Amino acid sequence: MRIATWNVNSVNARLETVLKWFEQAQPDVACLQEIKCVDEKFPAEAFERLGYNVAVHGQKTYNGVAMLSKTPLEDVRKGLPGDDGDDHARYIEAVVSGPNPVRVASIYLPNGNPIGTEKFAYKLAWMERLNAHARALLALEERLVLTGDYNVIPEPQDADNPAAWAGDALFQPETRAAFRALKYLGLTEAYMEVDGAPGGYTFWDYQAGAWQRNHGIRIDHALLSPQAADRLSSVVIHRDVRSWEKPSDHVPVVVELNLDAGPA
DNA sequence: ATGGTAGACCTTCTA
Repeated sequence: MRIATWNVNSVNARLETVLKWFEQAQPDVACLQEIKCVDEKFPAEAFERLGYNVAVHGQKTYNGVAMLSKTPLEDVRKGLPGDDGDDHARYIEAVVSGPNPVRVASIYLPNGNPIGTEKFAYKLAWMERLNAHARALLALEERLVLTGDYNVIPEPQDADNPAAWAGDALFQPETRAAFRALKYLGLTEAYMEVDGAPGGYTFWDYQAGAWQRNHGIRIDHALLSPQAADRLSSVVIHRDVRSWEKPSDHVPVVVELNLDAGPA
């Protein structure tokens, strides 16, 4: 089962590019972030034509997440628990049905810039809520994949020029510690497990020729429960998509699980 | 040291 994550930076502005990638990569499940539209404006029919079931948690102008799956999505949860006053659409979770079901979440973690403001406090609070929810999900002992745009540079080798990110919310000690705390719950970071090579970036800014100079960072991640990590076979960053016409500033990351390998 | 781009949408905000 191929499970993709991709921050598309507006699904409607990017639709042609996104559909082209879907036809090439044929993901079984795809988690999209920054769809930048309300549910009614999500181009569901275009994905349904490709054989996908659609679940959307949208928002006007900003944020918005979606999940697409070849098999029906069950037990859909919209919004991260823990703060009823949080109206950002940054989390959607569902069980991908089938003989070997997998619970999957599409995550758009707050950016948090600039540091020292309420935006950074919101980021850290959101990460604490994600930690609490992940704890609850891990107690289910299911195959679980928490994937998306984490807006976290975990380690210096995950940036082309770490010094340039020293004052950025994505690379603050508190941010990195909160990401490690998630992993300490018992989640496995897929990329580090099967590749882990420095320079595996997933984002290049639109500005200042970041792509041309390979000024990238690795901020799109997949965290796996033990039951899912046990089935992990590959992680592929679709780097070339950044060189396509009218690209997103993020590229897709695809995690493959071998669900038919034996008793689970 | 600064500014550079992209998207939604109404004018500036977010990233």
